[in-house]
Amino acid sequence: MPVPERKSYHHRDLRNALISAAIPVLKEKGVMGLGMRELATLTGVSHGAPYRHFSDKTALLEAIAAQGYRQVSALCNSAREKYRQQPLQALEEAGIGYLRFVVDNPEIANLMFSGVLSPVRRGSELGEAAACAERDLLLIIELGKQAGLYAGFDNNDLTTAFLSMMHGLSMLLAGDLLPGQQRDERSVRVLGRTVAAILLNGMLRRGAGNGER
Amino acid sequence: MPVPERKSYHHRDLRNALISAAIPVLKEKGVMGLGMRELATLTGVSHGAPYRHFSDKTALLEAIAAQGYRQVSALCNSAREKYRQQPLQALEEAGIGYLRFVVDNPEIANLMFSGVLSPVRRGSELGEAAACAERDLLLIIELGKQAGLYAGFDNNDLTTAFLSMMHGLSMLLAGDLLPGQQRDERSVRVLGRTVAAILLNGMLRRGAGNGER
DNA sequence: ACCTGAACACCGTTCAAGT
DNA sequence: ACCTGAACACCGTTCAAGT
Repeated sequence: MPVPERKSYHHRDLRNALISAAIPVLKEKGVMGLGMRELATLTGVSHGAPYRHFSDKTALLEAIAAQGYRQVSALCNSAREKYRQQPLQALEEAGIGYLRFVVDNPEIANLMFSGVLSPVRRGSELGEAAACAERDLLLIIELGKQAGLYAGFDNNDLTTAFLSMMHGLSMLLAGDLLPGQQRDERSVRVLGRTVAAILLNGMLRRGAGNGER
Repeated sequence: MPVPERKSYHHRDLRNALISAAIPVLKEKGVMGLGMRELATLTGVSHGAPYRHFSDKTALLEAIAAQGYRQVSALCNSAREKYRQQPLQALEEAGIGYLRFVVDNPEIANLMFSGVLSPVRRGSELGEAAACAERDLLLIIELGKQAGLYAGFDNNDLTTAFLSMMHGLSMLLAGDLLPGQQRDERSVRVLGRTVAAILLNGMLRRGAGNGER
């Protein structure tokens, strides 16, 4: 009923308005609960209007996911520039930033990573944004690599390990799948640091008999 | 058109038939592409029939997710019994099994972990199955704990670290987000082992100056 | 160039009626 | 007890027509 801000004339900056309107709906009702028509009325246009800006409901979701990837890019780059001479700090800053982004925006993270959106097509806005975020993430790990920080594992594997750990922790936290784990800012930061320290130092007691190099 | 196996009489073991029919559709068209009516015709009943067995589309999805959790439970328990005296092997077996399950069934994993299904209500079939899988997973880590295998970190944190790493790697692999990474059985197993070894031994060069305990 | 509103095909879900 | 089929409200999407 309370159609918000109904500017009486015919056009505006829809597209962005649609994306902005979609995000809270996404958080409240999830992907399956979000409707194109609802979004149209929320932004005060008719139900046909969104299709001038998004060819598809999927296209809208992709635009939201792309925006998420760009946030991850930004957070990586700011961490890298802030701690250009301290690769370990940069890694921590980016890792915690990633963690917080996912925990604070579980539905968007879900859109980005869950495969609801078809295999990321090269060249699309989504594909570009995802590739870019990936690259910016890797740049941070390169920093430590160049500083000769890491052990004698393959560099790609080290990257995969770090990424897997942070991504996994983020998703588990976001989905509330770690029972009894708080999710306020401080708890998340502490847990992130702790788990990262385990990865950096190793889980095994020194001298335990395992045959890995 | 080719309505399969239309047994002419009025009832059968729907519910299981519906779940079985849903899984391939899920793999082909994703959650958003799966329809109740389609499932009904695929199993040869009218579109109203499924609602005698599932109150909701969500209920159907929950049943599928619950089945996934039970598979994870089973795989954990079999690993634990197979390597009761070798906690490290048990951990590896379960980890790789988890990895393979997620990579082979990305849509089901998605249902289980993505939060599309509302916060797991205690007492529901889904809630039971999820809690059970969680418990069975933890039992394996307990094995190593009791063998005094691990370093001086908090045990809960070690568990979280291992879980996060395996979950993250699984989801990244399943979503094809590790560029240039093969996903055949052998590659997945090798990558899983490698990454687990990094977690067990630590990422950092020994003696790198970091202040963690 | 962008938006409206009617129209279409198709959902999920319900429910009286059948067997 | 389980299934059918009509019915309802509501989707996503299209498109001629308006401004």
